[in-house]
Amino acid sequence: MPHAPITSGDTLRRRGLRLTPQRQMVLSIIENSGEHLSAEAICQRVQASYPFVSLSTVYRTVERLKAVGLVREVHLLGDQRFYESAGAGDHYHLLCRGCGAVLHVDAALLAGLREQLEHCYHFTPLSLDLLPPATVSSAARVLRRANKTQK
Amino acid sequence: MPHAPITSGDTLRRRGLRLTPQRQMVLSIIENSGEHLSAEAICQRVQASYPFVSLSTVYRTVERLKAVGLVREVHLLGDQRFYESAGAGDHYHLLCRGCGAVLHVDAALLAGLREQLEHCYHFTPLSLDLLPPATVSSAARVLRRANKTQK
DNA sequence: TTGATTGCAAAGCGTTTGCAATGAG
DNA sequence: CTCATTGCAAACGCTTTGCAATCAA
Repeated sequence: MPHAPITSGDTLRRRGLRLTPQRQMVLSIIENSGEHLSAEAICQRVQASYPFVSLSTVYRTVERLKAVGLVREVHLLGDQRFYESAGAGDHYHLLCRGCGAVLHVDAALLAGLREQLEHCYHFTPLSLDLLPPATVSSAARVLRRANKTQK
Repeated sequence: MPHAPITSGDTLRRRGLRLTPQRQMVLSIIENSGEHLSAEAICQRVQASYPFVSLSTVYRTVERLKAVGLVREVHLLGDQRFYESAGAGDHYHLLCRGCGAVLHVDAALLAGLREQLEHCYHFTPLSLDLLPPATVSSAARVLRRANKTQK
């Protein structure tokens, strides 16, 4: 057990999850990365200090962490899923489809819109598509390949 | 050539695309369905009146139709891609993650938000994530299975 | 001890692609 | 005739799953 995970064991145990090193490491990586990580990325980062993790475990783990509210799943560009700490506070993602950059916007800015939607449509938005997605999937493919080759 | 496609051949020819029955049918199906269709769904509907279409042709065709601006790709629930006519006018999608229902909202309602984002962040939004996606992927899986079994 | 968790390898799903055959121009 | 387009089957990338081994409690 090389690095001691930063997240306290209680955080996991308190939510009814057994305390395995894999779980602690996965959670720790997600919580200490300010960014959005793919399952692959999580797996690699965990393995860097604790090699005994498989990709399937990462998938199963993020699923459980999502279920207990410690982690959020984010759909950014394309079909791949990304994960971030649920403790990061309410914010929205501004994603540049050209270069893949992600900005965070405070929730306050969109409070007005939420009210309008709720008022006019009785609808509480979770996610909404704001314009014709032009070349999303091709951009995503380009990005994916770029990520592949650069490592 | 069973059913005459509603879309005029010129629409395609004018954009530099060869006029094949497959293409006409795919476009016709998309334009005459008010809803969002998956590649699978498009393929099935086309085959209902014109059996000589393969799924790969549907994928290649929607890609081209997107490229020439006749069709939009929409990311709704989960990882599957859906397609709608680009002639449907500017609108946004309100998606119920519980039941999969989709509402259309006129673009005007969100004009203010776009201005704000552009002003505060120099950002022109195409798509944005409005809240922790809770159980998106599991809901998507449920829906996908429901679609499978119902046919 | 016992059931939750893991790793592996295989399967699954939607999408893409190589290639030879077809058909629009 | 010529090159775009097609169908098929295989490949792909990400995610899920079955199963036996392991390990937290």
